[in-house]
Amino acid sequence: MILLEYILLGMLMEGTMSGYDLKKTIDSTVGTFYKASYGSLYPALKRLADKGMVTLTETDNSKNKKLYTLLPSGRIAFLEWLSGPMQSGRNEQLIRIFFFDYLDEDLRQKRLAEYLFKLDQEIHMLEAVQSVVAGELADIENPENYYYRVSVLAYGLNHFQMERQWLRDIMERKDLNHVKPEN
Amino acid sequence: MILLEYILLGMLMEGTMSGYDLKKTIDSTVGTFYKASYGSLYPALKRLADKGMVTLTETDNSKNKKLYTLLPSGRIAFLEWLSGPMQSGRNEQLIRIFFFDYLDEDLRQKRLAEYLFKLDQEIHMLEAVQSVVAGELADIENPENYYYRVSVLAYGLNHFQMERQWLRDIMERKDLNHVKPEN
DNA sequence: GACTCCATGTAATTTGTTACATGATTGG
DNA sequence: CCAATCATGTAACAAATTACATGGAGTC
Repeated sequence: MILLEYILLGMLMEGTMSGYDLKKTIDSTVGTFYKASYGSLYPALKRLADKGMVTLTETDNSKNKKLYTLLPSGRIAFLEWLSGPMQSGRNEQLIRIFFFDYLDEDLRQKRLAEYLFKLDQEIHMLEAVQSVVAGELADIENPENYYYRVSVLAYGLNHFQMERQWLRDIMERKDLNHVKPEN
Repeated sequence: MILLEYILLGMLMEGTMSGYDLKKTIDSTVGTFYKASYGSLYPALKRLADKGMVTLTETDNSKNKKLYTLLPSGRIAFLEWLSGPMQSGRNEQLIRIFFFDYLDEDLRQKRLAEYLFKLDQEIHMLEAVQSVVAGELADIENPENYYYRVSVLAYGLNHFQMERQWLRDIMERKDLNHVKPEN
């Protein structure tokens, strides 16, 4: 089971969809972190069907459109993946959080706390690196020749700090609607 | 020529290194955005050697250590890649900026401005999506059941805004050393 | 009639990961 | 002497991208 398969199962939790619609849904939700091409999506759907996790219904309205529906086995596999500990790649965590509305509050808070812990570790590591680099730069004659190298370190730190703040906000279930629909 | 090959050439701009040291250097600099495993690194170095972009020198100090040195052809290929327009994957941009100390100021500002433009576009798109979603949420009975889905949208926006601020800072060549080595 | 969107899929090629295999050197 | 780090590489496997191939439906 690869990540895409879990994403497909998760999207099908909302209801029956075609492969085409699944791609559009993925693009418009987690598209910023995850790209799904048809070349990977259709084979993944086929694998899920082979495993008995989804059924496909051929619609007879003159197109060869196929609708995919989640089966109990697929639902179980999805929820098991969703409940698992924070461990895998960065993007996978984000995608899992996207589906956290399906997870109960206890486990949710536990997983988010684990993530926060990991983030703190990474921030401390990067701060240590930055500290070392700052020391090295002080010793050389032309530190301005390393401006962009150093800036990329700063980028990493900014990124993790942003992520940390965001995590803290959602752990408190803060209101995210600072956005007013333009009038 | 794949991304890793350009990264290797770029790292060799600083001087001769072994494959092992190249991996360590990559991990400790652009490691946050790019992972290089030996299974991809050594074959990449071999390809670069076959293309005549690097030479390998066997050191005879009783190890089978090999040192790689950048050749003029490799330097040209690297600088050409570095000069190219902003187009490819997100991470590739960041890695290029890491090497921007090797680019002249005119081209540098041009590329950074292109990147900023692209970022603004993405921010506008995400804001539009968020606006649509906010409207949809207002119409449904239980909007709190979509909290995490919405939070991931907010994450994307936060990310791009952070990136935008960072870009503006380095375009002005602001001082990035807000960091004091701990005392 | 042309263009865009809907809709599905395959195949070649490229690419990367993982595990394996080997062995020297250094520091405690 | 034992563990960690240095050091290089291959092979099997898994995976994704890209291009290709096809065709219906709606709309300007």
